[in-house]
Formats: sequence, structure tokens, C-alpha cells
Amino acid sequence: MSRELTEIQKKILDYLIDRIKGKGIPPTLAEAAKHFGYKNRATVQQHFGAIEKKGYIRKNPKLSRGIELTLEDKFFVPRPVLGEVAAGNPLTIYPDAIDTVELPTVARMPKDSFLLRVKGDSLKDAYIFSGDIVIVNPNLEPKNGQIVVAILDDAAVVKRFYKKRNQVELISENPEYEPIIIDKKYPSFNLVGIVVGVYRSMEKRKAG
Amino acid sequence: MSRELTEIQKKILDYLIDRIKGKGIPPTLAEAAKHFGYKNRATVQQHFGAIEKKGYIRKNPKLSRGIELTLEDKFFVPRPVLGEVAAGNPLTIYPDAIDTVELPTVARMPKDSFLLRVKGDSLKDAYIFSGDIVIVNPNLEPKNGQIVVAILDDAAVVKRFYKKRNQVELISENPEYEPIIIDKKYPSFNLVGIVVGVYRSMEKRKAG
DNA sequence: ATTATTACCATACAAATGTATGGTATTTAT
DNA sequence: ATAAATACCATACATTTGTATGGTAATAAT
Repeated sequence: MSRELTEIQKKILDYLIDRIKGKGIPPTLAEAAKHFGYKNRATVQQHFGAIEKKGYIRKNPKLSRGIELTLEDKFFVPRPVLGEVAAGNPLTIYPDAIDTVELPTVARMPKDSFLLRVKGDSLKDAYIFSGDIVIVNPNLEPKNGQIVVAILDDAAVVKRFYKKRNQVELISENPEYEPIIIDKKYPSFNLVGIVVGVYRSMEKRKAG
Repeated sequence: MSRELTEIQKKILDYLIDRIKGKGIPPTLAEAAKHFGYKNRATVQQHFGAIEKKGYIRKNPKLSRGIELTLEDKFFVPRPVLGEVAAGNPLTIYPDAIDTVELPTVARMPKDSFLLRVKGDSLKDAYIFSGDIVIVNPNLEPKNGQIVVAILDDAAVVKRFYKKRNQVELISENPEYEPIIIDKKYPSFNLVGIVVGVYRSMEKRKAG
């Protein structure tokens, strides 16, 4: 018995992975049938059976949506896109996800927020440290004194935000770092979002 | 119409979060009823209805397991804070929850863990500050150097844990505080659990 | 040439599922 | 005192769901 999937079976497995890893819940036979344009659930039923026989999924008998992937390890899905953000001097932003940070399996990221790992110590007086994960909401208006993430010349910083008359000041808590002052015609200034929380896992924590 | 959940509704929402975030697929009414020992699905049905009315979940009508968390948007899950724990000198533990904290869904919270709010500054060199919420897992064996919560004479402390030959040492990072040394016949020493995470909300932050 | 596999369809059915409705008892709010 | 919300139970019902079975046609393997 070959472990090889046929083209159609591959498409169906892809669909299952998308539903389970992406959307969160496996489809019913009827949903899958509808998705592929089958007139009958039994068709999907038989495809699932074949895919199970080849060892790619497991069916929980009698349970609705009881399909599990046996491929957990192979199909590692890098869920949230994490970047690094400088609390000290600006750091380059990486084009893609830089790390997976062990959160992925646990939590699906909300659509309007994301995580960034902090690097640098310019916010240590605000109790944010290198390695901490900041939770950033891009859909909030910043108020004076709040900690924000901003992009400056293709690099990101996390600083305290102060709006003056015609300029914005981004200030570190750590006096070693100079405030960044942006007047309104600063070309590449872009406010990314507001830091609404800080999270730190102790399990992979190393001494700071 | 209040947005407040009752105790039972909170428990049910917790269960839903655990199922959806943790296991991956939402329960059916029957599964939830069984889990809570209800004789009838309708009971759960009505609880779901109430929780939906208050805006915490969304039900996909007619769809099996069609429950979604609207917390994706809100982003925060109300969790009980069980007490305050002293990072400096021991503090009294409260019998019941003293507060609820809006824990972000990204903060990893194992099912068997609970939250404590830290008071005092003896761990400031470990980057834990007064007002922070620590996530405590009671079912892990402490390793040397890990931060633990322990009960001493009906008060709780959070310190670094070191096991020596015949004694346990609980050490503050802050040198102002003396290490607590417990030999094996110390009567009322009880290890509560290990700190697996720290969370701090920026929005409702109070000065430490 | 025959068999097995694949890829569909149709029908049937028991069990599971979501929903609706009515009822009781207790607590909370007005 | 009355109304509203809460927390359960029971029963009923239309769909949904998983499963089983039988059938057709095309392709691949022996």
C-alpha cells in the first residue's frame, strides 16, 4: 500500500490543513463537499477514508468534525509574524517572520494586533526589557505618555509618545538614549501602533 | 444590559476558551453538558445564549461546533486573580479571587495555572514589579534558579528557588531582602508553584 | 483479460446536533 | 411586591452529520 496521495487527495488534504491549522476547526463532510462542488457527501467521505488509510489524517468515529492531522510535526505553521523592535537605537525590520517564539501553537493572533519582541534596554525604566514580547494594537490613537511602536527609515522603535505642537517626540526612559524628534514633514515616520501589554515567558527566559 | 458574566458563565467561557484555543475545536452542546454534568443540552444552550448576548462569543446558527470567540477582537480574556503575593515581605493570601485581570489571549496560560498579582519590589532585578501579574503553574517541579511561589506561615512569597542539601533557599534578587532559608522540618512551608510567565497591562497600569 | 484503484453519484438510516418551547426554583433588581 | 434575570430540567423536532451500501465510469496494474 503506497503512502502516495493522488492529486485530488492532496487537494483535499490541503483543504483540511487549511481548515484545521488556519480557521481552527475541521470541516464536516457536507462543508467539504460543498467546497469542492461535490453533489454528495459520500464522495468526500470516501476521500477522507482513503487519506486516512494512507496515514495522513485520523478520523474520530461518530464525532462531528472529528478529523485530526497526523502531520503535526511536518506541517509547522508559523502563525504570528513577529519582528524585532528596538527599544534603544533603531533596528532593521526583517521582511518576514524572524522567529516563532513558541506562541504559535497556543494562540491565534487577533486580526488587528500583533506581537513584537523587544531588543535593547532603552525602556528598562518602563519595565520593558530585551526579550519581552510587546502586544501592539495598530488601531488605537496614541495618547501622550503611551508607549508606541513607530517606523523610522525602515527601522522600528518602541518609545514613549509625546505630541507637541508641530512635532512628535519619541522618548526613551533610559537617559542614555536621545529623544527622537519628528516634525510633521519627516518623510518616513510611520506610527505602527500602541503597546497595550507586555508578556514574558519565564520558561525560555535567560538572565538579562 | 450588563456585559458582566456570572460565575457560571465565566466557567463556561473558560471552558470554551480552553477548547477552542487549547484543543482546537469548539465543543458541541452535548459535550459541554457532559463536561459540566448537566443532564440536558438545553442548559448549556441557554448559557451559550446568555454569553453570546453579552458579546463574548458568536454562534454560527445551525452549524455544529459553530462557536467563535469574539475575544479575538477584544483580545482580552477575563481571568480571576487569586491573590496577592509578596515579592518583598510575605503578604496575606486572600481566600477567594480578589480581582479579575484582562489577560491577553497570547499570554500562555495552562489550564492548571492561576494568576497572582505581585506586590513589592524584591524581584525587581528579575524584572518583576509591583502590580505585575504572574502566571503560576502548580504542577511543575522547581529547578534551581527558577522563580517560585511559596507559602510561609499563611503568607505567600515569590522568590528564586534554590535547593541545597538539606534545605531550600528562597532568594530575592533585591539585596535589601534577606534570603529565606527553610530546613526540612520547617512546619508550614508549602511550595505553591512555578512562575511560568509575567504579564503587565499598559492600559490599566498603576504606579508601583 | 481481469482485477484493483480511483473518482464520482444516489439512497438510506441511526445518532448527533442545534433549536424551540414550556416549566420550576432561586436570586437580584426595582 | 413585582418583575427580571439566572440556573436548571424535560420534551419535541427538523437538520445535520457520520456511516453504510450499491452503482457507474475511467484508469492503472497484473
